[in-house]
Amino acid sequence: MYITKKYDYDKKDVQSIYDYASRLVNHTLGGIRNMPMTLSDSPARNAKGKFGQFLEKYYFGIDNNSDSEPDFKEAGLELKSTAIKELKDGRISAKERIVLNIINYETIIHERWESSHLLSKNELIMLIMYLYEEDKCFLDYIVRFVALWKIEGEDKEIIRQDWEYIVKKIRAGKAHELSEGDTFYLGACRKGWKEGLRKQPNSDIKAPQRAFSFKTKYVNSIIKKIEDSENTIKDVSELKEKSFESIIIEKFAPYVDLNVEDIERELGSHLNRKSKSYYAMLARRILGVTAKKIAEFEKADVSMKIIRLKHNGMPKEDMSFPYFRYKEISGQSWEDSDFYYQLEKKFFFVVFQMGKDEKYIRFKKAFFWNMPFDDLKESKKVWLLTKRQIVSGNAEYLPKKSENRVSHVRPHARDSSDTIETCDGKMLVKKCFWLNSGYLKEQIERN
DNA sequence: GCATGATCATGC
DNA sequence: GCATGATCATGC
Repeated sequence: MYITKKYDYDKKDVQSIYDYASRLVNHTLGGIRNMPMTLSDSPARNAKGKFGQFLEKYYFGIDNNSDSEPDFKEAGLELKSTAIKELKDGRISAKERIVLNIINYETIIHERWESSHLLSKNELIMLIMYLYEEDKCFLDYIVRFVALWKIEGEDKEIIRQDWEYIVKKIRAGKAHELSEGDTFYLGACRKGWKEGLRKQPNSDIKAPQRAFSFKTKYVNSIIKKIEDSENTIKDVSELKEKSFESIIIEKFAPYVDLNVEDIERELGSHLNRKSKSYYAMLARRILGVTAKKIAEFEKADVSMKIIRLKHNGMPKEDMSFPYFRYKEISGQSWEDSDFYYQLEKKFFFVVFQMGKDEKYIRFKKAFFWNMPFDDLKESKKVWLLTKRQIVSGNAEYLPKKSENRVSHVRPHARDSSDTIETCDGKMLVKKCFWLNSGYLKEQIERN
């Protein structure tokens, strides 16, 4: 999918800049439509900082500068792009430190922390983190995170102390003795090699040029926090007064009866409508989650399910579960079966209503749901029948939708050749249990 | 390469 | 229009 560069954002407004930047997530610079590329900009080599320059100039339409003011000065926002890499175990880590402004030895000794250059330029940063891959052109790096980062709280205190330490050393005429090991989060890293040495106050010894930076380990902690915030439901802080359930439900309340376009507009999101996971993504966005999983639901073992109702109120589809293994079921009892475990869980149903024109879809309601005891007993019947058929070598003939009010069995495979062995050694297409659409309809109407 | 959630296709 | 079989899309 392409995204389009239109500069349709307000340079004075942090939220607007952030929304515009967010469109980059999961995209590459090369994949942006309307990106002008003149010969001189064409990426013959991956010169350092090329990604950042290109991003600023062509995506945001701001000139490269080395001002002491933030890139978006009216918004007080500094733009920083930085490389991250994927480790072998799948975790993400910073490729290198994030370099902030150059330290001017002559003037910094007169600064105070509160009004320092460092803070006024970098207090609020918009981080664009792209996945670095060796041998790839920078135009093909995939943007993984776009996040606002503010120097605040405990971090700010540690950074202040680091800053004071560095400045104290410079005041003492020891700029040439600065070392990254001196400090914790904020480092004074070497910057430039050929630029040579700079004069420093209170000493005749020349010192290598240095810049403030967020040290690599600190960048890693930033990444960790961004990852946590992406899969965590926003503002669950009122938990003391309200139940978890009601907080979640309230998140959805403003969107009742809104069609999905309007919901997206209000959320400021641009999801791919064609994706099969569109509605699940939309539901997560409503909760303020951009990651694939919702941390709170994972912990509480809640299973979120999307249901789309046809115009007549009938779910468009039955609800599937993971496929089962014939041989495994034959040796299990209902109580230790996967199906029982799945049905015992708490569900979170997010229901959308299709209009007569099926393109018109609005959010109807969301609710937590447990399968009622009597229906669990029905499911047990289906499961027992399934087991009996499998054990007796009739795995082809499992309970059909018409045979039970609650659930049935039917194929769930990649295609008809995606098979698995039955008890009598035959290969049969993978199947799973399904909840009947008619049963789901009842449950939705009841809640 | 496969599991999983979700959806499509077709015949009655 | 539904039941049933078949398949897609995504992420790990």
